[in-house]
Amino acid sequence: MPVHNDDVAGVFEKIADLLEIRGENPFRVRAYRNGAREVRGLPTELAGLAEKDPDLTRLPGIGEALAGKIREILETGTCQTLRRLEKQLPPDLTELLRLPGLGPKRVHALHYDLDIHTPEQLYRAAKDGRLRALPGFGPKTEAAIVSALEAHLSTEHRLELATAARYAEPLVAWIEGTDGVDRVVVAGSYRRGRETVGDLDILVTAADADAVVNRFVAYDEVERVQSRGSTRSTVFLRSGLQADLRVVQGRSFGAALHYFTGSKAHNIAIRALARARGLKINEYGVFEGDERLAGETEESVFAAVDLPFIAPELRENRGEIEAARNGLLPDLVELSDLRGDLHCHTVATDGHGTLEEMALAALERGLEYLAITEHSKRLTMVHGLDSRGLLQQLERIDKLNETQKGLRILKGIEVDILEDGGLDLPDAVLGRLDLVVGAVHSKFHLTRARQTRRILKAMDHPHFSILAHPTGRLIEGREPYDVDMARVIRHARDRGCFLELNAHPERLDLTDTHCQMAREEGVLVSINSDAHSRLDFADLLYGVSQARRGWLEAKDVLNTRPLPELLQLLGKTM
DNA sequence: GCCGTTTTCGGCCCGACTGTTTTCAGTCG
Repeated sequence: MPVHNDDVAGVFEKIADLLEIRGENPFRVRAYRNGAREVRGLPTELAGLAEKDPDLTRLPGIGEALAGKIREILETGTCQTLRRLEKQLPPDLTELLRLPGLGPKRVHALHYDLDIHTPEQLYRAAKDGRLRALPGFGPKTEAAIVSALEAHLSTEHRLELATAARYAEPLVAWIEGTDGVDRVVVAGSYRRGRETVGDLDILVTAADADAVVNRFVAYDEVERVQSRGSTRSTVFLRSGLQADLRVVQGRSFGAALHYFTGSKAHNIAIRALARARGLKINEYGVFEGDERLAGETEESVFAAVDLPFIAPELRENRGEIEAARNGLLPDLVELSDLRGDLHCHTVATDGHGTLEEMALAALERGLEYLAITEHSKRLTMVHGLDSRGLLQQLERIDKLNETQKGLRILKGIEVDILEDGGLDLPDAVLGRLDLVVGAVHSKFHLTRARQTRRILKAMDHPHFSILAHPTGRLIEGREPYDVDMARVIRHARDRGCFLELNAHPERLDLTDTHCQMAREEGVLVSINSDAHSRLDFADLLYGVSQARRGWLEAKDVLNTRPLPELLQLLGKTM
């Protein structure tokens, strides 16, 4: 059983939880959490990394002790430290930490004073009124625990970024309707463009904070007010989504925006830099003693620690601070850099727009080229095209290209990659296309070796251009198939073909770390909408967000190229 | 447990809100 980075991170997180409940040194706890985060964010599997470069202490946040444990976990799947802790404390105790209002201290008390270590035991104790006997527990805490357990609030739920946007935008508009409001910004992981969002962090500048808080809690969709102070408030919307509001004065906007955008790890690193300079950063500004030095803009906060502005998508403490210090920050790709879209469908298969409608929608978005890439015949349920159907469509495209000005329709296909790595249409037909997008739509559960071999073989095909949604994952829906992405990316480099970053909010496949790997190998990424209707081109925005999180510049993206250069890269000519 | 523009030892981000307290610990972001 291969050990993946997530497994290693999971062990570290468990150790951190158990140490925390035991009341151990909080900085030791943090060290394990930092280690877990570092490992989870690595672009390559530790197993391979450990072979190539045995000195794992080169990784930030990994010292001798954690490096040793990583090796132990890679070999055995667990480590002695965790086993020892699990002998001293019931391992399921950590589940209680997920409940709102329960932190390490209270879980410690529950375990040692009442011998409670499962949610079920906790529920019974709360119902029996035994909790309020503990110091620090009162009737409100007891009631909160009962309702949390009854509402199953313990299961963390994150929304896709695009879904979160549908809740955030009307709420922002509502807050903007308060008298005297200046700025309203959604910060947090939403602003960092993460693929999923756990809650909405809304930052407001206004002279009268009370008025903003009052209006916030009065929002139509607020189901429950969790907390409400003079400058901040937390509510739960009917959808279950948590929204946090924070109101500051205009002169603190930049400092507050930086603070509420996070990530937590990035903030801690920035504040440590400030400390080293004898400064203090909080959400109100940058201070030297009582003197306020900066804070009105984010730029001023970064400048206080001698750094240029760092884009929100990069703020994960994954090397962006060092890159900023050395003048090596990427000039991130923007939506307006995209000149075309190389993956979309029409009514000919499972799309909802005609060829003409999709072309018009692309033109209206300012695109210069659009590839029509229908499914191939193996996907019978969506009426995938056979050779004849495809050739008929090519004629229609030729005709449209004669009349349509300002947009070139490219002839493509989203051809199925068969189990043996072959493609689902004959060479003779594929050779007549401008590009061939290959995709896996079946046999997701092959072994890693077979799945990897299948995809590499497909890429060897002379007409292969782009690998669509390379891992097949659906966010919150389907795990990626087991494939060696490092090899796939290197193979794309060797074969001169490309990887798709599918912009559908449910896919966003490539991940940010895979984008970074592609960039490092010099493999161009194509940000494609996979549009099935004219409205879906709007998803390109989410693809660009993901690309930015993966440090991609316009030059790293295939479809930022002008048409002649694109055709050249695809091995075609005008 | 990690790390070095304060250091191989002694630090490690910072503040708001709640609930249970009579001045503050715990949790959260």
